[in-house]
Amino acid sequence: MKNPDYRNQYSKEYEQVIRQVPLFSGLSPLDLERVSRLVIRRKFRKGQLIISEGQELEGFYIVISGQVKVYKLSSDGKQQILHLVAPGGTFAEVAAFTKGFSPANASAITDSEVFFLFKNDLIKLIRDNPQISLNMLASMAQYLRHLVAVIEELALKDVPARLAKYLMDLAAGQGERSVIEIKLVITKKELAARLGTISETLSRTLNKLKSKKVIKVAGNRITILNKARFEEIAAGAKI
Amino acid sequence: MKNPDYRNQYSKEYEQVIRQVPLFSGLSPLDLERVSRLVIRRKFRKGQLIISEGQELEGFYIVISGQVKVYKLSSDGKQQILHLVAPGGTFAEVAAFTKGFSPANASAITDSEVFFLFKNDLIKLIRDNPQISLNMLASMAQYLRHLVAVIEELALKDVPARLAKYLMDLAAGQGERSVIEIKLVITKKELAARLGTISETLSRTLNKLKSKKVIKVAGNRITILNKARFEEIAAGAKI
DNA sequence: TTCTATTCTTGACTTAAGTCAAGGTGGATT
DNA sequence: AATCCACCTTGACTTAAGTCAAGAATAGAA
Repeated sequence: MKNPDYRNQYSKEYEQVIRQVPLFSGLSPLDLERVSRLVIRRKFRKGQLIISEGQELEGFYIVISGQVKVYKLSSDGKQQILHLVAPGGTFAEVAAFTKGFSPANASAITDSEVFFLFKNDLIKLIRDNPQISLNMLASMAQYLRHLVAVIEELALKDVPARLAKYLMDLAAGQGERSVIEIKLVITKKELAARLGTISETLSRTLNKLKSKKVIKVAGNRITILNKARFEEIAAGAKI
Repeated sequence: MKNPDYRNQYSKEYEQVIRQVPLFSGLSPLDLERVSRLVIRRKFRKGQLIISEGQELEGFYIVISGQVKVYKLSSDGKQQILHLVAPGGTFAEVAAFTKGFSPANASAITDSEVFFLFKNDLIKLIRDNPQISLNMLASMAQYLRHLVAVIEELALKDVPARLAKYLMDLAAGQGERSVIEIKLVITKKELAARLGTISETLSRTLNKLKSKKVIKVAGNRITILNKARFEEIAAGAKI
């Protein structure tokens, strides 16, 4: 991996991918090439651990394909997912800018491909190119917003509201129809962990919504039948 | 406030203050002066609202004196404090790097003095001086760590553990003694809101710890009598 | 296809924490 | 010193969500 020739061999292909990553948007072709020569490609199989909490990190990751979860574990094994990272997204940025250890675990939910960028290389990039630092700041600010939303959900909303909000966010990409079908790309157990609950409670909540004809559930496909009502529930209305 | 002469009048004094702010550490005297000419001083009285959720912001704040809380409110009025900002700390950084609205409220817990920096000025500073962007990234990464810790507490710890962890963090500045006295600078109602609970539950929890001789409570002064036990509780042990 | 192993669901029960209501305490203000 | 008001505490009760255990459904592997 440390052989520069090996990296160069792939740089053209990498450049095409890196061009798509929001973090590197607005960069000149020259800078894109520079970045693409610095990243290292790594592959992880479904379920494989990428980062474990407390580990010291030398850089951060960009997801190229697949799906990665960033999560905490409690002393008795309960899992809280902080972030589901899709292609184009980054994780472990925190490690790149503060000394110290990773605050969370990360693992591949599906077979995944990631790019790794060393923090020293990133810092050099930033020193030479303020645009990258502004992108990075915007990306971190976006992630901050996300974490604030997670805190709001955990502290101020009940499970039905969290579920409804999560599904509404997923549905947001699908336009303005009133009946919306959503396909979960994670297991219900993982969805429960993302919502700060357990699978039994999620199951019961889905059931309650189903019996009120607000949604329809068939395996991993959930159909929102009554969007208006669903929005009320996301905002805190009782089922 | 927009009269440059007015700003200049204070710049020497401001410079002394800004030198102390971690965000601006490592800057040259020239840059420190430049920053000090850009900030605007604002004062807020105890309880006064500084930012309200949804508001559009033109920049971010640095606390100079006093104490500021950043918090969310639920539809039925419950409050969750995200961040207590002490002098030298910043808030609303998110607004400086993403378009859109403030994700939370901020208000002064005590009479407070803050500096305000316009985002356009900050972006100019960053373009000219990568050190500021690295400081800013480090500051945001630090805040991310904090929010991750808050999520961990809310999702994976019970109220006694959250309380113990909070107090241990406060005590961290006080060296290695086994009996530590802590003076709360916020009300117990606010402490409850920070811990994601309500004052009744906090009251009962303090009582339980008191009756087990782990702590002593006298008004806003809490004494940790059994640090070892307290650490176990913070890590999840039952009281 | 059959077998196996997760994942998911359901029921009965427990529990931590919230709600509601009443009373106590202490600091600020006149 | 008396009054006020917000803060805090305590008790009785409710409730949302977790635990435990058993069975059903589903997806992967052989």
